[in-house]
Amino acid sequence: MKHTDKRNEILSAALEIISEQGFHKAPMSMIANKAGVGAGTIYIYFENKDVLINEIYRELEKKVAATVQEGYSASQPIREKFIYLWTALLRYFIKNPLHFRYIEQYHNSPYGASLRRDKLMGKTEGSNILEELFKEGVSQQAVKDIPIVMLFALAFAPLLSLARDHTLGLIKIEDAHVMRAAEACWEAVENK
Amino acid sequence: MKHTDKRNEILSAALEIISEQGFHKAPMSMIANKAGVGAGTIYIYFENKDVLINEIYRELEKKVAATVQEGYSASQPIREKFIYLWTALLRYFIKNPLHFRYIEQYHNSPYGASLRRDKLMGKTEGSNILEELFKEGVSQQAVKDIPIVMLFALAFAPLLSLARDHTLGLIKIEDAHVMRAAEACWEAVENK
DNA sequence: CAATACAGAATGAACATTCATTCTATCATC
DNA sequence: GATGATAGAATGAATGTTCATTCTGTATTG
Repeated sequence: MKHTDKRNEILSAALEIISEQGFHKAPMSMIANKAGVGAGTIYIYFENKDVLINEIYRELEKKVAATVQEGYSASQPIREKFIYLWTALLRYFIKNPLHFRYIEQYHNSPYGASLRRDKLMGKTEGSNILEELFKEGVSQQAVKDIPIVMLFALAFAPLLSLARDHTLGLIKIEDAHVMRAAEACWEAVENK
Repeated sequence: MKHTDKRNEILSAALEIISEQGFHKAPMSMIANKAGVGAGTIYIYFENKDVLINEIYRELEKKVAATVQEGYSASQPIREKFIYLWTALLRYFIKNPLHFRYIEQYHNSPYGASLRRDKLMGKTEGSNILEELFKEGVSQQAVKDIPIVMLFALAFAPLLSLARDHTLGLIKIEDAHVMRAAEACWEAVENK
């Protein structure tokens, strides 16, 4: 087994256990066990548990951003761009419940205390796609002229809530629903 | 000091510490210390830490439900009822940041894992005001005909997000903002 | 034969919880 | 009213457990 393989084993074992059990109930010994390595070995690859946890988060963030921006075209009308990003993000979370649960846990823990959920995606090259989108919308008077945090709350908090309900099995989100929800969120931020 | 006084000291010490520090970093010894009692004393009033934590949550739930329903009139038009409840709830959270943070922590922890946030208020007499409201709205065709969980997500997830941003000091929510946000959420669920 | 990676036992810190003991208040007895 | 007995409340030191992290000896690799 290659150096990088073992590292990946550890990362994905930790991702899985933490997603399912939470940061508590994810002792290093259990992670080591699931990864098929000794407890001490983890410390060869990661300085400590915090570093491991943050590393997983960073990887997920990259993946989410990449997936969602794939196929995104900046030249479309605002509304279409919004619907595209919104549905792509929700679909990603539905397809990758472990990723979603990890991200949620992280945000609601001291680890991600400083991070805000609205910074979730689009951090590529220091710019935030979503923030740009809203700013553009406000300047075109297509979007309500209220503080950006409020726009994020109106548009994306429901998305996370739906993803949560879905991963918890409280609701089976169908494709038509994704679209209707995206449109409803657009209506919330839209300037009429 | 009376029996019930000491019990209340413990409850409010725990509420304060847990709200500010999280369930981790809230050792019983610290709670006892802040309450001005011995560590063992807590166990006279509460069987264990879990029971204490759940007890606090139940008390908060009662308080929130009572406050929000105060002044609520079932005979108004749907839209007005919605706006009334929505703004009352957000105002309560803004005015009681410790309560809000505790409730949030609880929901995002194994303690509240089974609970859903849509069950937050209105559990008085086994009926849920909000659920009734939406059902009524759907039957009048004033509200979109989509699953109730989706309506909750669209309407109340932004509320929680704003309350969070506010208690974290990321945004100073003014009265005009509360109203605009409430209206935006109504637009999201409204059937047009 | 270095030197590095590895496993898993050992360590120690942080806690929840317990329990032997002390305190306090009430009430009966003289 | 003083004295003593009793019950229940309160205490905090002691205990046991759960981990993150470190250590030590062994295997692997170059």
